Amino acid sequence: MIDKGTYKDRVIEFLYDQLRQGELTPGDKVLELALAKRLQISRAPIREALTQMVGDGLFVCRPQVGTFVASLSASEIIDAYVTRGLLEGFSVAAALQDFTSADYQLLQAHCAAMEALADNQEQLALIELGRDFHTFLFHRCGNRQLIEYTQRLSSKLHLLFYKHWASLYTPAELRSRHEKLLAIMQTKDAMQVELVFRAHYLETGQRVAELYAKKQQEKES
Amino acid sequence: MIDKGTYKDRVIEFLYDQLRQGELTPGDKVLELALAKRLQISRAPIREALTQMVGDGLFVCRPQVGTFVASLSASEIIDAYVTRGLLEGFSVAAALQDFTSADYQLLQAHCAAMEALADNQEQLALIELGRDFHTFLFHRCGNRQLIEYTQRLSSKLHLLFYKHWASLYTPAELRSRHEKLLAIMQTKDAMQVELVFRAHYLETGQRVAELYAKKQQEKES
DNA sequence: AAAGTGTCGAATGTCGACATTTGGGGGCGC
DNA sequence: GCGCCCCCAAATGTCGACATTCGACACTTT
Repeated sequence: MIDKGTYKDRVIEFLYDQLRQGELTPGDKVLELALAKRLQISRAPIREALTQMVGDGLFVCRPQVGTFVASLSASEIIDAYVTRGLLEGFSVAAALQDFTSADYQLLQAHCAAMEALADNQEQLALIELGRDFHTFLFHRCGNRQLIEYTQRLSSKLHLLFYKHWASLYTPAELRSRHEKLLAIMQTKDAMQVELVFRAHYLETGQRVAELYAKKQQEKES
Repeated sequence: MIDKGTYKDRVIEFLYDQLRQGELTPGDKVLELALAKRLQISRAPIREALTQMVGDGLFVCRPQVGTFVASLSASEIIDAYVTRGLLEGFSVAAALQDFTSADYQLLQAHCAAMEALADNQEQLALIELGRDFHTFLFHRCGNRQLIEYTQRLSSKLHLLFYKHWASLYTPAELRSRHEKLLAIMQTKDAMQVELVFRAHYLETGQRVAELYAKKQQEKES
């Protein structure tokens, strides 16, 4: 059998999938023994995977009680998105001189493709495209520390909230919002780039938090 | 026996101390079995502590080989400090309206105390004071996500490089640099605050990286 | 002598089991 | 009927041992 790395890594992949597929939702408890039986392995690699993902903020751990999928309050959601905007805005601003016109053409095409996919209700592909768009942007800067934090936060938000993304904006909004990012980048005004990216994520965070609060209310009723 | 939390937490504390006391320096390998025997516990809690600290960036893990104290290159050091400046600058700018004149008096006193301690060669106390100064600043903002990242990065830099801090600046420089931060805060100009904090940490990062490179050269010779 | 190869030791990754602690459910008292 | 307390099952934290893998050393080969 080809070795796809250690068991721990496979457990992490499995949990990622569980989150993506909605089989694990915020607040759920992760039963180590059940996971161990299901994956046919012992609890040791599972515990290591969980402690790593706790570090990523995807789970929270209450000692002697258990590990739960992170359940963010409305303000925490906004905080996370604001921080994401801070990090990505700075990343992009720092690499502003490195984006070529070819890059912009590529990114512009992404924006158009987003709108098309949104029109066709291809939500999964749409979300992947949005992810690619932003990943492409913040990976251009050479600051590894910054990229690492941005990547982790991006993952966290993706896994916890991507389900809601499709309903946040209309296809046209989706396109224009991202084209606005490209437009400001092309002015090469670093400070403005930062501010626009921050606003971009702040708005998304507010909408996600709002949607999330509504869903919580429905659950209770 | 009093229960200071789980074994894992105690291992983490122990490793923190090892780093602080210089008994673990960048590049060192952590032998799990040796640690287990020394702490009279099994390897399980030690492995969990290590995976958590790997998440904090204090250690790096090579599968099937071992866990090592993180050894940053010069550019990575600068990257980390730049990111720190970004995070703390934004934190402070976001909480700018919440700082009272009493706060400023307190912080001003800290600056004076720093200079005094530096004059008296009280390096440990000096470092703690500097830490308190910045912790006080970035904890004022209400953004938990931001505080978490800032705190973790602060810890990482503290444990890996605090040894060099005492030789970075003269006592007078130390004071004036921090007073400059306070001065710009009092203007309530959020954008300027961010920029000044970024410059503050960029310069420190450059000096640390320089010092660090020198030390590496000496080691090799 | 340098490069490649094979072997061995040691450290990691993983396992199954035990002890300890928590949270809930049932029973008792008010 | 409501609230408190005790007890127990279940899940976590921890342990010691085994299998597997990597790195170093010595040996062979050119």
